[in-house]
Amino acid sequence: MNIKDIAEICGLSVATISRVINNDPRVADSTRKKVLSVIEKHNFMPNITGRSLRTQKSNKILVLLPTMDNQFYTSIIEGIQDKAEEKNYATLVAVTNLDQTKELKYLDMLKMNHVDGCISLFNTLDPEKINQLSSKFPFVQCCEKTIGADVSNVVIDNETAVFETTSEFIKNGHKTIAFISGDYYKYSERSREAGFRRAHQQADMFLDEKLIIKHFYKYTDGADAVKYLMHLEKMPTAIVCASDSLAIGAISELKKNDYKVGKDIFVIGFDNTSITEFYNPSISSIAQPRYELGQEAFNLLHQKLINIHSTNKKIILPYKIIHRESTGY
Amino acid sequence: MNIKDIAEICGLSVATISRVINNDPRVADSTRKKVLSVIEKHNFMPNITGRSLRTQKSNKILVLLPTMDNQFYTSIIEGIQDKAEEKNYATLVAVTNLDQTKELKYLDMLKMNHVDGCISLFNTLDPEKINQLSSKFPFVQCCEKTIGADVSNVVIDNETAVFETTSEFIKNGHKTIAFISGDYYKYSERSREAGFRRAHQQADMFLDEKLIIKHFYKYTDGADAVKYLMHLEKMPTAIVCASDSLAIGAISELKKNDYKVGKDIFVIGFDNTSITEFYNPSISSIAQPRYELGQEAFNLLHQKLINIHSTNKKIILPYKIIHRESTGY
DNA sequence: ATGAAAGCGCTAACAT
DNA sequence: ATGTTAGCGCTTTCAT
Repeated sequence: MNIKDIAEICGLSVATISRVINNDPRVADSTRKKVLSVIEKHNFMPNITGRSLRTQKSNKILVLLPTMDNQFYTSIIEGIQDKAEEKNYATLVAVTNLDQTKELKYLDMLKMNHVDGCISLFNTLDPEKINQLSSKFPFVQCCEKTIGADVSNVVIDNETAVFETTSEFIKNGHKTIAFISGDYYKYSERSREAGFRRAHQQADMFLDEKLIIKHFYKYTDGADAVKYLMHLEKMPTAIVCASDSLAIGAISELKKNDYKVGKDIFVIGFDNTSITEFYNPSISSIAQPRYELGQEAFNLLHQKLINIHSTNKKIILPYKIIHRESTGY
Repeated sequence: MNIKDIAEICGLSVATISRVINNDPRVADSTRKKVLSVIEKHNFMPNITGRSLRTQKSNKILVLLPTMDNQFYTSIIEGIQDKAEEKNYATLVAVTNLDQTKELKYLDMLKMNHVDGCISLFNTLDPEKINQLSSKFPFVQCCEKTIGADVSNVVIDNETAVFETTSEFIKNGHKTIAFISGDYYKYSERSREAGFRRAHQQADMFLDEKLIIKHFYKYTDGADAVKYLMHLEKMPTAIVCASDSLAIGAISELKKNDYKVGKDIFVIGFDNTSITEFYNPSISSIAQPRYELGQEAFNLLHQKLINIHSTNKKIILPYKIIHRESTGY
């Protein structure tokens, strides 16, 4: 059942049917009614592939997601999807699992016009590739940006977030503070580490490099980091974690070793995922405005969708430090 | 830059270029080499929309995901994706957020041949619609199936899993056992509840209906359930939860009220997500073979991809009850 | 207001 | 081994 069949049934040309489908006003009301009833009766749906081939548009966007294994992304994607829906775009998610081959394969969908645009929540492409891609195709970055690339993006000020958090700890008398992070999402990790270092510099406080531990974001990585820290000469009294999962792993291990988290030692996570309130102790965390990040990302993309040559915008949204039991509240 | 341009540059017909692209052996080696070098040089990529329109195939499959807000789905999708990749299919994920309008919109992609097949991790369509859809398009269900529909699917034996778990509790002397569940994923929830009831029947144990609490799967739902249970005349000594999130919410609330979980009261979750090992106490859980569920789902889909009229298969994979501190281990 | 026809980029049947 | 050509389903320009 295609547009031609409908045309035959109606005794009209395909052009007229197409006009009806696309709400073209140049169709007689009576004709429109008849066509619509036939379409209805036969459950006809225009073939989107044919349409895409002709219009060079798909009305779909692609979200490049590094991993499903993180609650953090949930509301970002909701934000994207809600805004996209407003503009009549369907949102498709591709999970890359930090595998560049997969990234490239999915980005081909963009290059081949199978989707009209792409929002990357993380990718491993180098700046030149990113610049090249985004100059030709609507492409924006959200939360993670490529350092050195000139692309529309929306992030929070990761550096200042950790600077402020660490400075707070220092002000409250902590002399030995650890920083646990992954070693993959270059932009956010480096910014956060930089904030951690700057807080020490500004306070004229010596920073032992052993206190900076970088692996990955599994619970075990947080636990392993604590095991390592416990072997140091001076056990830290505060730990800044680059994710809530690391904080959970760390706290879990600390409790096993009878540390009183929130008393003997303070721990803060990152992203303020919902588990933080239900862990024991409840976990302090640096919150990102996830839903808004998603919304803004789509807004940026939409500008590129309308005009690929529109200027690249960089948006910074506010973060929020939320204290709970794990930092003594 | 399209196939025609390449043909012109090479001084060949588009047919020959197409043959090279598709590894058709009927091309002279020298010609193939020349064409490949030109393709390489110009970074040519065949337009997949044109190809799809012609072949009526997209080499893409769609995964219908009810929510991103659940670690449970992570490895299922990995399983799907890995198997799909083997067969040269790209995997796209669509998040429906339990919204039927969205489900239908994404399923249109299937009907319009924009994807070749679909694996549903949950949907709200009624049996007739599902039967109709799956008779025409490759469509299988994974983890959640539609009761009354005849579609290929792969699940675990939810009924027996909870029956066995509950029976264990009863055997160990528990007289008052609660069951906390959501009230949305009809198939799994009803099966689990049925298993809970059957365990009572088989043990000739009275079951107070107040002990069955059904809301949703947020942490708060687990906490709320416990608040309610604490008001009952007889506080249960064991709680079977239909998800790990409910177990976490429940345990969190129990601890707030000074219950010793794993001693005063036993709690078991469902799905064995990774947090269970890092919560305090560690949480017992009923494990589903998530990665294998995903793999089998794709296998089932692939049979339909090859032959839409192949018989519908129903696969049941084994579950595993894993005891940790929350049930006294 | 409606129709005819071209063409989006590709593949495949048929021809040479 | 290579080319010619039709056509996948649709939109849109140009005619009527």
